[in-house]
Amino acid sequence: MTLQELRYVVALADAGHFGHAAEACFVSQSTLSTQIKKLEDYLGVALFDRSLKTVTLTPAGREIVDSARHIIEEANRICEFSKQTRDPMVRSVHLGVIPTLGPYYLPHALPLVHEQFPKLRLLLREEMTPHVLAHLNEGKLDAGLLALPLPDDNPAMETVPLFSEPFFAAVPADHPLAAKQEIHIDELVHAGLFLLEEGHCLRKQALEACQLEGLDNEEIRATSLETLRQMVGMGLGVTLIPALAGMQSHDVGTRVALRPLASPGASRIIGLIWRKRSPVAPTMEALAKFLKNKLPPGTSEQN
Amino acid sequence: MTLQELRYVVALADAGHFGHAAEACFVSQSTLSTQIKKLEDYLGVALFDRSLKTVTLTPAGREIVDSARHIIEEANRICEFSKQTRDPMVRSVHLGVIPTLGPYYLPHALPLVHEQFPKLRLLLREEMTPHVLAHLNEGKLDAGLLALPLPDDNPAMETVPLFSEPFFAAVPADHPLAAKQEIHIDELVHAGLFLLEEGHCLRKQALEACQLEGLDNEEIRATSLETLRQMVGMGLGVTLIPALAGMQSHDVGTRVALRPLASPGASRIIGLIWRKRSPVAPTMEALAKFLKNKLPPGTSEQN
DNA sequence: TAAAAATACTCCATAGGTATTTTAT
DNA sequence: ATAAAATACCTATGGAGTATTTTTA
Repeated sequence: MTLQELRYVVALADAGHFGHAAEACFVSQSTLSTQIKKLEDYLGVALFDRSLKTVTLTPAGREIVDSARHIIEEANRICEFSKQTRDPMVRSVHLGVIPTLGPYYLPHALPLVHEQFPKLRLLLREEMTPHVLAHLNEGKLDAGLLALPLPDDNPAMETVPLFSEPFFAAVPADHPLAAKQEIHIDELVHAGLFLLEEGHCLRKQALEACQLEGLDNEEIRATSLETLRQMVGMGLGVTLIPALAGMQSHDVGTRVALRPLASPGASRIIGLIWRKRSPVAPTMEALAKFLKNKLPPGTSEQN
Repeated sequence: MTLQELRYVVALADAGHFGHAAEACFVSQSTLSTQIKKLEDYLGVALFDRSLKTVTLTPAGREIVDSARHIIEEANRICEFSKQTRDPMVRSVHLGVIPTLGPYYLPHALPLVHEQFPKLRLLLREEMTPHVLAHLNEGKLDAGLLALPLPDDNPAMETVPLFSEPFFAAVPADHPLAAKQEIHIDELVHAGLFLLEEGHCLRKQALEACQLEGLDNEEIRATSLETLRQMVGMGLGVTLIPALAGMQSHDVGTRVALRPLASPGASRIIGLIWRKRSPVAPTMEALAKFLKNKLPPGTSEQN
């Protein structure tokens, strides 16, 4: 039994005439005749009564045409649905975002994305890098927005850098360092540098970016960038803050001063990641390309 | 899009594994792979996510597999229904029967038919020959049970004789003719032969069977065999009655005597008729064959 | 005679097979 | 190294065509 055969049967039931039905199906009369007969033979049931002036359905044929109509209707629904889904930018994407980036980058990025791809539903989830990677592997996430490079280079994953985000020194507003135009790493270390707790990739990135291997003050750590900033404001020490998070603190508090670092290239790379052969791949490629062209202020492009 | 492709998609959705799904469909893994891919290309939508350990449905795939399941279910219903309908003796047949035969033959035939073909539903309709033929042509009847030969020899119709039904003379019990073993036609005519009214084929058949061309007493006619018999019983004249109708009168009334006719072959042929290429043809052929082997008493076979 | 459906015959697209390569574990 | 899926290539079935015959009105 074929979908096509069923279409022919329905057409013939509607037309009551082999020639007209064939025309409606854009095939020759002979093709229609043959296919109808084939289906009748296959089913072992006469569907049409050809002995009357006009070709008529048998009682059995009536039943079967009813079913055939449902089938064809449902098949058309599949085609219709597919046509709507065909655009890679019309779909949902479960996106994991690291906490040191999401609150600062997404307010910039999401409106632009929504304007460009209105049918793209980004279902966001704020998670630290290892969880993003694990959930990606499990299929609980479709893609991740995080800092590169990643610890283990998974060949099944596609990673695309979006931009480079420099680190800034964050010092108390009344601290002597706040008077300088730019600050050296060792000045920060002397002033009591502390960072986020383990687990946040930001910690490692900051250390690497400044070519440090570790810190003395292992006791003082914060659990979020906001806490970190609060602690600096209270004069507990100094820290490194990524540019995007820093931008926002201008408005919020004046008790913390942000200064560029003297050391060049003290920055982290922000990128997208997804499973190479995942169905979201086309979506993510387009999204990455778009985002690379919409750098948030304070960042620079990265290939 | 093919039914087979949809079956493969459903199988793969269930198995989550190309090899296992292929096995379940009794095809090679390569065939399944190719066909799935073909459907995905046709729809322009990825149905499966092959980037995870176990092959998983995409959101779009889930929707489409749902529809595919319905389609396959309905297709199976068609096959199932056909399997039940395949037997030509499992169906309804609209059968037209002439009034001078139905009440006398069917009580004999129907129980036998029902015993042999329990699933055969004979939907009976008592009509005179011209109406049976007209309704056959219009498709309102599937077949007819009537007397042969027919006035116009329609080549689209198949007619099969079942048996030959002799005519009997019916005379009042106290009539002189009742004393004879068998009666000659001319004796009957002299005694005042009258018949059924026009419209009933029986009239013409009786005249032909007795090689008569007409009757004098055009005023006296009956509208049914029962009336006819009543009229004979009242001494209004004599008549011809077909054997099967006569058999029953033995029990009913004793005021009418039945006697065989001297003229040989004074009989009518009872047969079945249906449209040659109608779907009931196989049913009717089998039915005719069966009935020819179950002659009612008082009749003889006829080829 | 004309029109409709069935049939005969041909062609080529493709479902399905085997063998192999690529990819992931 | 193993297993799974994709790919390459081949074959044969059968869908669709044209031309013709059969059948019915």
